Amino acid sequence: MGVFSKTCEYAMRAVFFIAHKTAPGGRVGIKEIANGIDSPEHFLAKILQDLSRRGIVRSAKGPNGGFYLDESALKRPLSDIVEAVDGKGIFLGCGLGIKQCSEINPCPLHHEFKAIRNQIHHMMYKTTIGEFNEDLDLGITALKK
Amino acid sequence: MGVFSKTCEYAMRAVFFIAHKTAPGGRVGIKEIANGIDSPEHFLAKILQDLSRRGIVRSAKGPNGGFYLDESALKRPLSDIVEAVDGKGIFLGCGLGIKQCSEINPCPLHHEFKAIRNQIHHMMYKTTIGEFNEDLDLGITALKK
DNA sequence: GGCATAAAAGATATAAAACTCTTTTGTTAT
DNA sequence: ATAACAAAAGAGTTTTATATCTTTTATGCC
Repeated sequence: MGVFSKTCEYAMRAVFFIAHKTAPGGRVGIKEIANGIDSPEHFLAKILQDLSRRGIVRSAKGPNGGFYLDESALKRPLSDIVEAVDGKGIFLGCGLGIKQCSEINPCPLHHEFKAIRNQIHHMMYKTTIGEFNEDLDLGITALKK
Repeated sequence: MGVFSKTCEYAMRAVFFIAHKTAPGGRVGIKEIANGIDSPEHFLAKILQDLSRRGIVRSAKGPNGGFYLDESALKRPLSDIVEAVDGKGIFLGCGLGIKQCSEINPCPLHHEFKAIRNQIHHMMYKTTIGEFNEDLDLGITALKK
């Protein structure tokens, strides 16, 4: 398994995809998203329902409905998605899984891990949801094979 | 969930504990290890069986038996444990979970993630199993609450 | 209003990870 | 040899993550 849960990976890819597809306005349906990021449709639906409840994506039912983002969402940091799905654990937890690990009661890897956690957090925090649209447009980056 | 699986967290803590407890020689039993790192005994037994098969720890049955390390194990990098338990995925996989993500077909986070993966790998590779014995002795670091 | 569309919600299924219990095998000491 | 010890191995169970299917609700269009 990777750094994030599968759910979180799908979530990030889906939000990137929505940002990309609806950049000019409009909405994009669950089928197109699932296909565009190569994820199971119904499972992704659940994930997006959750992100919608948490205000990270927006949705509209009915004809011409689908998912989209509001202006401010494009400027949000990626860490908002990670925290919504996987929680803050990845940015805060002990590398050895010790609950009471802290500055005053550190595990052997505490300081080394802190540096890594901080780097992950910093990277996810400085990166915004909308900043990859251009590269995706140009085909420089991809969200599936 | 953290960066590593629970299995891997227990494995690392257990190996640290064995290194620490058997530093002067001798062996340490599964009950004492499980207690010392606050992990479920039978589950840890399975993990150590596996580490033993892979040559990371050694074991002896019967009276005065238990787990121990050979000399060379103390100089091994921590990454050996991680790879044995969780595989190399954590050091190599795509942050967004895209199978075909690579230098020539990168995901949006590819380059940022590469830096992080490399840092994790570097940290785990430069760190040896035996290097924390002194701090554990002095009570500066801990393997459970 | 009635119909088509599309997400939300609910219920269920499958797989993997985490954990437990019991039996077997090998070792040591008497 | 046999009794006690301790890990190895085998066979579960429970929990969590992942995935699927069905029904309901909201919306737009005619």
